[in-house]
Amino acid sequence: MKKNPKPSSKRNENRACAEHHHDPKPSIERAARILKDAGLKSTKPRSALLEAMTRFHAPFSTEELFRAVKASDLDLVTVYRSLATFSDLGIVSRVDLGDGVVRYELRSPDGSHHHHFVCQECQKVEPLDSCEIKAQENRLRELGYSQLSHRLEFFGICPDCREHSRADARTR
Amino acid sequence: MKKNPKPSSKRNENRACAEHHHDPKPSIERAARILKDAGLKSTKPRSALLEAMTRFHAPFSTEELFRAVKASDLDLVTVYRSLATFSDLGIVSRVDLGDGVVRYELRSPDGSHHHHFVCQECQKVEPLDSCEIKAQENRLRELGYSQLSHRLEFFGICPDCREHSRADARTR
DNA sequence: AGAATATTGCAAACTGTTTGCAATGACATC
DNA sequence: GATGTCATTGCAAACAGTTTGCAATATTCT
Repeated sequence: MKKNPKPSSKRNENRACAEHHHDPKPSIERAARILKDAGLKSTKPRSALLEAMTRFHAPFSTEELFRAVKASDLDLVTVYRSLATFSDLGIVSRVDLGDGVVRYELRSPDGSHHHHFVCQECQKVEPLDSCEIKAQENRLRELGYSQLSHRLEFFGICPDCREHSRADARTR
Repeated sequence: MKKNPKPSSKRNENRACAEHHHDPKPSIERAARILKDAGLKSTKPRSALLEAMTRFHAPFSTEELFRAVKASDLDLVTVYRSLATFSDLGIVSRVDLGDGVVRYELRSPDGSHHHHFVCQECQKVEPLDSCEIKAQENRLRELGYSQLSHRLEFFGICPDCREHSRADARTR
């Protein structure tokens, strides 16, 4: 799988969505409770991973998370296993951006659900609020389909990149 | 990556979408023209692959396509390379169902675009007509986002499976 | 038919992910 | 606070899917 330019986290100020720079603590506490309730242990590696995850403001890959906790010196295998566990417990959810890379995202305590906009130039990923797909789901429901869920991602060029390429064109 | 039950092609009669049991020929002819226009060659392996693709009525994986042409005795590598070429030329498009398996689908000559419903019980995949996401896209466009596209898949339990599980419950 | 070049097959490399197993660490109980 | 139990970790190795290098082959054009 090809490596793309750069995940660029600068300027991740979500123009397409209301801000949610959530406080790390609730997420971590929630996770701890969930682990405990499931009879699982709260270990140093897991805490380090949870802490690191709160520092991401966009979906991250296993590899990225691994690099983010490198100081704590865990094995990559542990990251894989922890993410699998967290995912099963609903602490994180898988985000599929269609480039073949598996990414995750810390789920917000209220269980709300959102989609993303991915800039195909700078690779920035922004959360979007709401999804007006209910109509489509309702239609399927009327046809007898049940337990519906969906997965949606938008792609395109973000306003920043559009502006930059204009500037480039002028000075070229 | 775990293997799921069975791709089940039986009963793929698209209740959620108008039928389109397209005639194979136009697709193959279109592909031949596109290849030629791109200065590429029309070879026996490519023809075999194109022919095999028309027999699928749901997105297929590289592996599945490989098995479907096994008689023609091509190398799996050729299937990978051909699909990459076809995808670049717009002869097929990648379909992402979120289970980590890369799938493709022969694009219809009119370039129309659709999404899918995936039954999480029998794994059946059905095309859906239309997508009412234009509103969301328009909103992004007003915010300065451009060259928008999206990717959407629905998941759930199809009417058949729902019916079967009811029957199961009664006789159990 | 012949030249130019795209395409194929085969083997081997790679990447991302998973598994087996022994050593370690967390938590509850005494 | 020591002890027993069981989840968790690290390491090495296996694996699956996909990609690459290269020589042999096939296609297309003249």
